[in-house]
Amino acid sequence: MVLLPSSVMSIPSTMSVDNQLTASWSPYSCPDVSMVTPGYTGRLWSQDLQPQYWSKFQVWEWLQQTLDMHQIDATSIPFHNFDMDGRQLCSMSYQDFTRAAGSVGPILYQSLCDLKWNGQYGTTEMYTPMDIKTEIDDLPCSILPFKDETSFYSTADIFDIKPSFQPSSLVTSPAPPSPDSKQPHSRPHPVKKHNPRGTHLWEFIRDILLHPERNPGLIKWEDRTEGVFRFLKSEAVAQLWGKKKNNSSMTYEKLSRAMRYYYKREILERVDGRRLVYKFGRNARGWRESEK
DNA sequence: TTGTTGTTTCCTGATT
DNA sequence: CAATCAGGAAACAACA
Repeated sequence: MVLLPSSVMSIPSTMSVDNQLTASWSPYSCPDVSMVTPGYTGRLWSQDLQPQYWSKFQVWEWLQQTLDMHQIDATSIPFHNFDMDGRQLCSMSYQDFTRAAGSVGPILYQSLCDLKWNGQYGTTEMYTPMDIKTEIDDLPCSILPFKDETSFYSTADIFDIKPSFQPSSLVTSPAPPSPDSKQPHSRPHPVKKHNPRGTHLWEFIRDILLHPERNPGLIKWEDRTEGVFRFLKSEAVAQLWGKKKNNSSMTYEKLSRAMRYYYKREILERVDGRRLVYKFGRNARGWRESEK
């Protein structure tokens, strides 16, 4: 069991991870949060805005985040069925959701209900307020690098919102299968999840790459389109990962072992000859600039 | 309760 | 020489 009573959560003032981290790269302590994605608040939308008032963009954000939290492939649902603002979204019935997103519909419906009534996610897979709090409390300022680790990235980075997006007539359309139609029509595919604490290592890495402004200088793209990236501060990344997992003894050595296990699963591809360089594989989702 | 998954930890040896 | 890379093996915690 991870030994993390509250004392450990808010890392004691010894030589903590924070100290090491802040010592290793200064921008960490106070990046310019306001510069995050224009038109984006820089904060988690679900916290400060009722779904009813979401813009289309925020609806998309919610959609992506919810799918991600449930480990559902983004291609599983026709996004164009959700080309609407929050008001329209909230007017959808359970059946509407099912029509629009098939077997994923109920999940989305439930998620939205939670948001409507609680103002935030209430399902067990979501992070708890406790999680957020500790992250916040630990940090030098409120940059919340991993507030919602599962998918706290601007969706614009993940699926590029193209204007080619059909001005849809809401959810009445029969929800055609996604282009690569990997989703069986009739059978509600079981929602796979096993995502303790919200994020896997590769997602954590991915999110650092997608949001360099939050954790500058840790990892950088070598080839953005190919998904090749390089660790700039390997130990700092390891410390950050360890911090997220409440494991102060995490090292790059150990982190890299976990990374190597990804080769077999094709979440990463081997890049030989180059130290600290990895490449996303076919089973890694969400890193492309234009993810379908 | 048991099996699986995704690491974490440790280790030996090779490579840069 | 130190830092990485490669994997095998075993331990572990969270889940299903």
